[in-house]
Amino acid sequence: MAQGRRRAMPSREQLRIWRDYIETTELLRTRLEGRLQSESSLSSADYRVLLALSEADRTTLRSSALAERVGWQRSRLSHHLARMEKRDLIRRTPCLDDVHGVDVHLTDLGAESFRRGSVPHLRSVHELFVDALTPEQLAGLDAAVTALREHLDPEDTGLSRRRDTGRNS
Amino acid sequence: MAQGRRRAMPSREQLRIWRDYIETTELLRTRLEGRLQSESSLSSADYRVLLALSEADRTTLRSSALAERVGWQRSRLSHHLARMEKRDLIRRTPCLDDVHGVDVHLTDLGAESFRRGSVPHLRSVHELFVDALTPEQLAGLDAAVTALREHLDPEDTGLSRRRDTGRNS
DNA sequence: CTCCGGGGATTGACACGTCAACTCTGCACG
DNA sequence: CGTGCAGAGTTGACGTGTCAATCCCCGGAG
Repeated sequence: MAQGRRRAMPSREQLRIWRDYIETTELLRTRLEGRLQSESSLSSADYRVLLALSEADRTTLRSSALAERVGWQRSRLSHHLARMEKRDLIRRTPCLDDVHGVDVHLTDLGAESFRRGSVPHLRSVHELFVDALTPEQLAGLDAAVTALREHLDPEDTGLSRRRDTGRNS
Repeated sequence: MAQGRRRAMPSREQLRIWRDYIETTELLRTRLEGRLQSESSLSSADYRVLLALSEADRTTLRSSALAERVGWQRSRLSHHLARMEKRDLIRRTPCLDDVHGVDVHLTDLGAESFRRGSVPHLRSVHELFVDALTPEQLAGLDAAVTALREHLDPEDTGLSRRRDTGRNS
């Protein structure tokens, strides 16, 4: 590209795409969130936690392991678990084999909520996201997102970016 | 698409793209936000408000007009304006020609903050977004986002999405 | 004149995240 | 022995957003 050393500004058109991108993504996110909420009274944060616990051995994880999986700050997890515990979706118990450390268990209510929410949620992803795009558009999006991610990663200090190992949304 | 009438679930690959898309976008958003914050002590919400006011006649807008422009719920705007007023970025005065209604003015500090934040912010958009993508990737992203937006719009009840006064879609 | 409805804006309760400070306990080192 | 630091979690203060209730003042019936 012919940009000199001077740090460049986005063109009008680039800015338009940027805004559309951000706003549309935001809208999509809140739509999904709303559906999940009304179908199962779960936020997407709740969902992530319940998903991780559902897949865990004996539906229990060490708090730190859970933080790993969902890619959150410990503090955020702690706050969120406190709220979820109040709603009886999970329970925390001191961890036996490690004096520090807390075991987070899925409760029956938590398991049930997750079960009820899961399928509709995945269907919503299909309806609102997959259905909207042709295969070419999906591939194009993937390519762009991958490029963005790679551009971002070197500078990566902050957020999630989990070493992906499998599963669900 | 060859999906039958049954409501479909996303495939593993589609889900992977979905997750990457959402997470990367989120990461990008917080990166930008962080830069804006450190460069000018403004959140992107602040920025939007200040931008709208900067462009307004006499750097003043009726609260309702402002809500229109930034696409927020009145309640959200009210809360945010209260916080911004506390920081002396804007000021609210009762509106003369309409007994209901409040005029929101840009203060000198607000104008100054916006001026200081604006150029670096646009540069950040260029660096973190535009620079990451080839022209083809940018076009691909635009196409996908446009498709998503169009898919979403019919169902539009909730958020922003400007009611484009003339034409539809 | 009084009562009512409705638009504009504010408020309060609450959920969520972030940052920084703090607790608690085990272990290494002098 | 201490002293103290490091790891696991928690807590508090605060900014932000949502929803629902409320306030305020208008203008039009009765």
